[in-house]
Amino acid sequence: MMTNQYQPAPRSRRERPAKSALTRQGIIDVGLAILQNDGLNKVTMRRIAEALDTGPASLYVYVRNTVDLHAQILDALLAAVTESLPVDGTWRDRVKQLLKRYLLVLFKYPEIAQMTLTTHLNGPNYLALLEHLLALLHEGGMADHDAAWASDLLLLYATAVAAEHSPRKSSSQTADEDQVFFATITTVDTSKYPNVTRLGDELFSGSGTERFQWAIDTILNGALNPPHVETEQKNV
Amino acid sequence: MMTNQYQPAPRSRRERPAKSALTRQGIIDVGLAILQNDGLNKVTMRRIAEALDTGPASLYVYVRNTVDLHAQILDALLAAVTESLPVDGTWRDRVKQLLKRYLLVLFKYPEIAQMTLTTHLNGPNYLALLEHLLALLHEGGMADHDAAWASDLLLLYATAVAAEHSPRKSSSQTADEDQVFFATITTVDTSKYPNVTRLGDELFSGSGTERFQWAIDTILNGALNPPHVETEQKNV
DNA sequence: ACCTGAACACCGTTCAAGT
DNA sequence: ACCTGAACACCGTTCAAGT
Repeated sequence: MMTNQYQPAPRSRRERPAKSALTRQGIIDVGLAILQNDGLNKVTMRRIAEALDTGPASLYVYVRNTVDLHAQILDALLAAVTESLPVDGTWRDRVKQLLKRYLLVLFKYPEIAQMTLTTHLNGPNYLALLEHLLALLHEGGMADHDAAWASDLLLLYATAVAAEHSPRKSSSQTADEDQVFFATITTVDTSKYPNVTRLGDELFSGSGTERFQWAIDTILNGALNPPHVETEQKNV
Repeated sequence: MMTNQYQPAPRSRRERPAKSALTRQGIIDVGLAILQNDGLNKVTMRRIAEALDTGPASLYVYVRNTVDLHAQILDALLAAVTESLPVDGTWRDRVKQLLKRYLLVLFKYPEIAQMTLTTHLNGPNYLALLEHLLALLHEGGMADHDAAWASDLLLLYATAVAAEHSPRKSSSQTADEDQVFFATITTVDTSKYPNVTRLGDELFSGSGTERFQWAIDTILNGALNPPHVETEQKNV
């Protein structure tokens, strides 16, 4: 989407809007463009090499393998998460906003969310996100130990939600699957699965946003509640 | 590698212990065997067809596509989760045991965990797991609405933990990545990321089991705490 | 209905050879 | 050091033709 080396005399624009050079940044730029147009599984060595007017072998100077390629692209995407965050509202609201921001980026490129779970993020953008989150939990009075683990849980949850909503390969029946599951749940053997039957409607209640907020509140409240050790199960 | 038409006189057993027929079940059996030996990304149409002494095109009678193939294999794996569950202990302990069981299956075939996030499970084994979990939450006195949403959150969390620990492609540096992240965290710009620096050690404290239990307790306590609506942020 | 061979349109990665 | 052509060893899926 953008040139790195120089602008090639703006005489007659090519159809291809921007040209990328055979550099690490150029490879990532081309990869991002392909990701937006054709999805992650088209972000291949061969496709990128073709866009760069070379053979796939040439990319291996800048990229270890396909996994590494995708990881570098993900890191570039994460830059948008912590840009110009709002500073007003309660800490709790800002936690939700921060995580919603993160979620939105992953939703925009849903196939990337899956990768996020298995690729360990350690780029500056991920660190900035973590920093903001920890600061907010601290502001909310959460103990350090709990805040550290809660931040992990919250980010893992948000990532999982995004991954869950990502299409497994191409497009097709994402909504269909939900309906199939709902149909299964409501048709299920009542005597065999009494609780599933009884809670059938509740399992599907609420909007995505409502459930997201519920989950965050639940985690925050749990982590703010000091006696969350196993000693208080006596109320059963 | 083996014949489909007839058994060649049971004189001397072949090395390959069992033979699979060209049926839905035979395909899944072969798929499971390949999964255990060579990992998920070797569970390909071509490999299965080869093991079944036919061409890849023949599989498309029983399997819609590769995604469907993998989903059916996953469903078969999930059978082990709800077999002969223990019935003693507090409801809280049994929740943990149940989820640990689920986690163990996903850990055993880690590449499958990723799939679990994006493929909607609706097989009988997943329903049985859900049923057990809902019954335990009910036993623990959790309100129906909260129990429904909490079960979702708990299962999503467990799945995400498993997916997180799955190698992204082949094997190699899973532990390395953690060390790289730890190195990054502890080397990070203190003034830019004060909270990350301050909590650096806490972010990596505890064993996997401890963190798993902490997370479950946190979620359970949060969901058992009725006033988890946004109205109680006033304590800031 | 089920099965197949053959083809189409792709992949990642390596390597010897060039510059 | 970087770049390349060519090759190796694979993929998923479709389709016309067979049984």
